[in-house]
This record gives sequence, C-alpha cells and structure tokens, in this order.
Amino acid sequence: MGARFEPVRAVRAYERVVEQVEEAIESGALGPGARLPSERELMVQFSVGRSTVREALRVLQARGLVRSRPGDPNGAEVLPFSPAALHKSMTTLARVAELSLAELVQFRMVLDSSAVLLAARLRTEEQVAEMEAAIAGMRAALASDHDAFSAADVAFHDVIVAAGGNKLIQVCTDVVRSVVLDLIAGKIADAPDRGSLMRRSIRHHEEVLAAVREGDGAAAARLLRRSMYDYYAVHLPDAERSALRALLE
Amino acid sequence: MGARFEPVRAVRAYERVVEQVEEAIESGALGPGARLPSERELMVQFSVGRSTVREALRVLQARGLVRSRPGDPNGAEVLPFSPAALHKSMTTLARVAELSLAELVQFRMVLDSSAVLLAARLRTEEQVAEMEAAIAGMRAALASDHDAFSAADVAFHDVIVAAGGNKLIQVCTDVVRSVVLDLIAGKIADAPDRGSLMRRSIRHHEEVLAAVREGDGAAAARLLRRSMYDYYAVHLPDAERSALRALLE
DNA sequence: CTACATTTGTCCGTATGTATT
DNA sequence: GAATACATACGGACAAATGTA
Repeated sequence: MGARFEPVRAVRAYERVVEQVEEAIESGALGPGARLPSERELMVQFSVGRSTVREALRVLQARGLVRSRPGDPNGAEVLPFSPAALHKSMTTLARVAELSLAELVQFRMVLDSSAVLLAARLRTEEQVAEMEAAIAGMRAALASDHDAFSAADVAFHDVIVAAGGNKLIQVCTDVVRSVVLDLIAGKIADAPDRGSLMRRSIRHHEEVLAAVREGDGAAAARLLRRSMYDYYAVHLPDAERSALRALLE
Repeated sequence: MGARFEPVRAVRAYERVVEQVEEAIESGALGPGARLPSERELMVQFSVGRSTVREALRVLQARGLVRSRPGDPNGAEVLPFSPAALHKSMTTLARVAELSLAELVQFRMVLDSSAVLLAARLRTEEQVAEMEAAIAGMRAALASDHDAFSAADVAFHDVIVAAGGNKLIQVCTDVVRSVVLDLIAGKIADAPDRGSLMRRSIRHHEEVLAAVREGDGAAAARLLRRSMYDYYAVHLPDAERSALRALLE
C-alpha cells in the first residue's frame, strides 16, 4: 500500500483557539465555574487578533461550554454540562427533517421502556419511594392545574430513567421529551375529556410502579409503552398511530 | 392567575442575526445549496457592524447550518442537514459526563434492537436483498482487511435501521455508532482471535436476517442484542458487562 | 452610595490571500 | 494572466456593563 496523503483543509485561526480551549475543558483541566482569561489576555496567549478570539468564544458559547457577560472582569465562565446544545440540534433536526410527532413519541417509547426494564433490576428502595411520591403528586394535581400534573408526570419518568443507570438514555429522554412537549404545547391542556385521561394515566403509572417493585422489567416496559401510547395517541393522526402500535405487541 | 413577567435577558445583536437566518433556513425559505448575501450585504440588511455579522455566521457554522469559504463571491452556502452538530455534542457529553463504553453500547443495543423490531414488520423485499448483500460483503472481507468487514457490518445495520422507518432512531444510531468506533478504534483490529469473532458475527447477522424475513420482530431484536453483546463484550471490563446482560433476558 | 478601572459588545478601517470571471 | 469581489484576520476606537475600592 502506498502512502496515503490526506487533503490539508485550511484550518482557521479561530478553530485552533476553539480546539485548545475545548480540549482544556473536556479533559477536565478547566472545570465548571473556572474562568477563562480576558479576551485581551487570550489574544496575547494565542497571538491572534481580538475578533479571532471573539469568534472562538462565540462558537464555544454556542456549544454550551462557556458563557461570557459584558463587563465581567473575571473573563468567560466555564459552564457545567448542559444538554442545551443537544436540545438545539435535535430541535433543528425535527424541523428540517420534518420529524413527525409519531417518530418522536416512538423514540420515547423505546428509550423509556428500556430504562424501566433496567430500573426494575437496579432501583433502590429510595427510588421506589420517589416514584410513589411522584404519583401522589399527580393525584394531588388532578383537580387543580395541568402544569402541576405534567410536572409530577415528568418527575416520575425522571426517577425511572435515573434508576435505569444509563446517563446517555437519561439525557436523550430529557431532550426528546422537551421537544415533544414544545410540539404539543397547548394541545394537552384543552384536550377533550382530559380529566379521564389524567385518571387513566395515573392508573397506568401505578401499574408500572407495581411491576418495577416486583422486579418484572418486561412487564413494566410493556405497560409503560402502552401508557405512553394512550397518552399521546389522541394527538396523532390515524396513519401515524399504527407505527406506534407496532411497539405494543 | 396574575400576569407572569419573564426576565428580559439582554439579547445580543449577533443573536438576533442568528435567529433570523436560522428561522429562514429551518422554515425552508432557504434550502440546501442556497446562498446567503455577502457579509457586507448582510451588515447593510441587518444594519449591524461587520464583526457582528461574522460572529453570527460562526455560530451558524458551528450548528452545521451554513459554510463560508474565503473568496467565494456567492456568499455563505446553506448546507443540507448533517448530524455533525449532534455528533459533536454527543462526543462532548461522552467526555465530560465520562460515559462508559458500556453505556454507549447499551444505548446502541436498545436503539438497534428496536429498529429491527420495526424493520421485521416494515421491510421491503428490496431491503432484504440489501441486507443479504451486506452479509455477503462481510463474508468476502473475512480474509482480507478489517476495514471492509466493518464497512459491510455498518451497511447491514444501516439498512435495518432505515427499514425501521424512524429517522430519529436512524440519526442517533449513526451518531452513537461513530462515537463507539472512535473509542475502540484500533482495539478491534488487533483483538485476539478476531477471525473467529468475525465468523461468529456473520452467523449472528444471518440469524437476525432470517428472523426479519419471517417477520418475527421479537426474535430478531433478541438476536441482535446478543450479537452486539458478543461483539463488544471483549472490550469491556467485567463490571460493565453485567449491565449489558440485563438486556439479554 | 459613588467613583473608578476593567471588560465586553459593537463598529470601523486596513491588509492579505483566495476564488470566480 | 488580470481584474474583481470576497472572506480572513488584524488593530483601534467608543459605549455600556460590571466588579471593587
């Protein structure tokens, strides 16, 4: 095999700055809360112009790694990880790829049900108590406002996913859930007969919890998929529902 | 309910430029291949300075929406959607959240097995033929180089996931797969006894394909999970393997 | 609470290398 | 090859914002 040369892409000055700072942050050399040098200091250290430094900081900010405020004498702040950048790219994907609501819900059914499958094995007693508390919160919010109900619902799923023990699943469900909620914002609050919908949702959650308590992961996963289908199906056109039913066996 | 005022975050000039261009692209007003006005033209239209325009373009470029080259008289080019930005955020997540290889593989097991579950129902005859071709490619690459084998393996999974019909699952498996491959690059090529590993992998793929052909999604999913476990387990410490076995029932 | 020094946000002018015509 | 228009990068300038004495 002859030597294979790769094309030398012209790498911009600001990209080299981004790479170095990124490496420092991702390697842990700069932890959350740490401060970068001021822009003028950075232009000396990297020996580039100020606009180059600024463009690099913009990119780092867009990736959610740092935040800079005007007038702050301490320089840009290194942020703790946030799924904001992931959320942004996924929202973009949803718009330009014209993801259907069904695809998003299907994705949630897959991830959440897998998480509960794992949670049924790994959950602690404390987590079970948290799940109970979340369901109690849903019941309490039945009469009052929908926001509280939704929050308790989210809390339940958060505990489940956390108990599953996979951080990647955790982040992805979080992101996709908020994308879904953005899409159907408003639709839920004035859904027809939402009282009975909420009561049925609570019953489903109780069944899932019971299965988790018994350690029956397969049953818990099946119940959770059905619960999610029931909850979102009313917002879907008939054609899209069938794709979801394929997951209900 | 009283009026709820939200804090007015100071929105930077470049952010408003980003928002407007982003909206134009995501709404489809500017499709892939379209050209943005030149930087000087943009500073007139938005009535902002040059650096403001440039910072906005850098952010848009970081999000994978546009690309600008020096000297191009046509201005920045609107790009077709690419998962590059998603890939970037997920790589960052993997590093700062210290995702284990096991978590990544577990994620793939979940998504790929769900995709094959759907594919068993939705696949066309043409897709079945493509899967066969991919397996043939794996067999052909057995003796020669490992790259060709890996490529054929990827092709098989790509057809499976495409046949599943969920674009979100498709993009996510694609992203996570490349993250995994980056992590274990080199490890595979010089794995002990990789010949028998490859032969076993081919046999597993054939079993999955048979199940897909028969429309037995549950069996196909189970086989695929086991196949993936077998393939990656050798690269995992014992402690991490058990979490994966939880998905093998 | 008021100054003060420093920093960021933004704008402008200029030089250089590059791609298209 | 030459001309033109462009992006890249530099450096200076000023206002607004911020932390501190």
